[in-house]
Amino acid sequence: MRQLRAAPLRVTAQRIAVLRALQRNPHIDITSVTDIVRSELGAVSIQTMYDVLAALTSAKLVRRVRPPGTPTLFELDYGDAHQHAVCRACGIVMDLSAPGSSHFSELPAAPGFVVEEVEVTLHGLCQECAPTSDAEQSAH
Amino acid sequence: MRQLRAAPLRVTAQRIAVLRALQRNPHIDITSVTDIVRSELGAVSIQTMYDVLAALTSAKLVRRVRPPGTPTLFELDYGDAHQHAVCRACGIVMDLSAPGSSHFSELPAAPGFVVEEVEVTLHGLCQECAPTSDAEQSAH
DNA sequence: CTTTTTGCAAATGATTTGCATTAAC
DNA sequence: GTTAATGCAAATCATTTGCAAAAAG
Repeated sequence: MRQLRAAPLRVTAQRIAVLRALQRNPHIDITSVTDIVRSELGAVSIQTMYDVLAALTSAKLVRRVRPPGTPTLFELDYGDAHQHAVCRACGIVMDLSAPGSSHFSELPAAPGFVVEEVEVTLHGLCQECAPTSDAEQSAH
Repeated sequence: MRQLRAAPLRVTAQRIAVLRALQRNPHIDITSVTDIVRSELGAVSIQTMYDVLAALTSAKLVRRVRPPGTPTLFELDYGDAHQHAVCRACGIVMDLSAPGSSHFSELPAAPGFVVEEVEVTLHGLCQECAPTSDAEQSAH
């Protein structure tokens, strides 16, 4: 896995499995990662999942997301701006296509603050949970 | 306390003390809230602090902030947009004056997503921790 | 006096630490 | 072979739950 070699991190089955799990599941918590990895590799310890995710996070291959009220979620870090929509009803986290991270470079930071990353999170209701969406009137 | 009556929540010494603590400390975790309240009121249980903060959060008087790597922080909710700058070195959280929350209403949410709140967080280094700021060259 | 809030104990869940074993390089 | 990663146990920290006692309205 070139991403691991480039980090540089040792290439292990666990790390590959974690990256694959995150490729297929955009935003999952550590329990889900562990379940998926176990279904692929057999027994792995939860501590190893913490370790793997910490290593991948330090290497900027993975990013932590912490919406209120849920455990930490993990996602692949493609180097783009963090832009998420979080549903307050079902907790689902969706990525936004990020056309205008340039919008935010104009943001007035505190004096002297060096901005490295901008994170934008929309809170609200997803299509499934929004009561007034008439496209959903029947489905719910 | 009018804010509590308007909520409507019962006015208790603990709730007043928590609100006062948050007035004076823009972003603190529950341990710090507890310490401050105890210095004012004497013994209060940590569970009461959880309960008080949950009640105030539901009543929209207080808001939770969860920067990565730290326990949940609390701040007074003035009804304005969430805009924070978080220092990755020292963890300090600063409020940004929010002139352009209008910028974000144009953001493309996922289809059908009903946006209720927009949260913008800048990650980077604060003035104290930024190495290259020449205003800081001597102070550090 | 009725209902809400607090205090406490205990359970649960998330995360970290330390060290021996194993695997990658 | 060396060094880094994993597995495991135990500790720690954050948070929730349930119920009895106390306080607010």
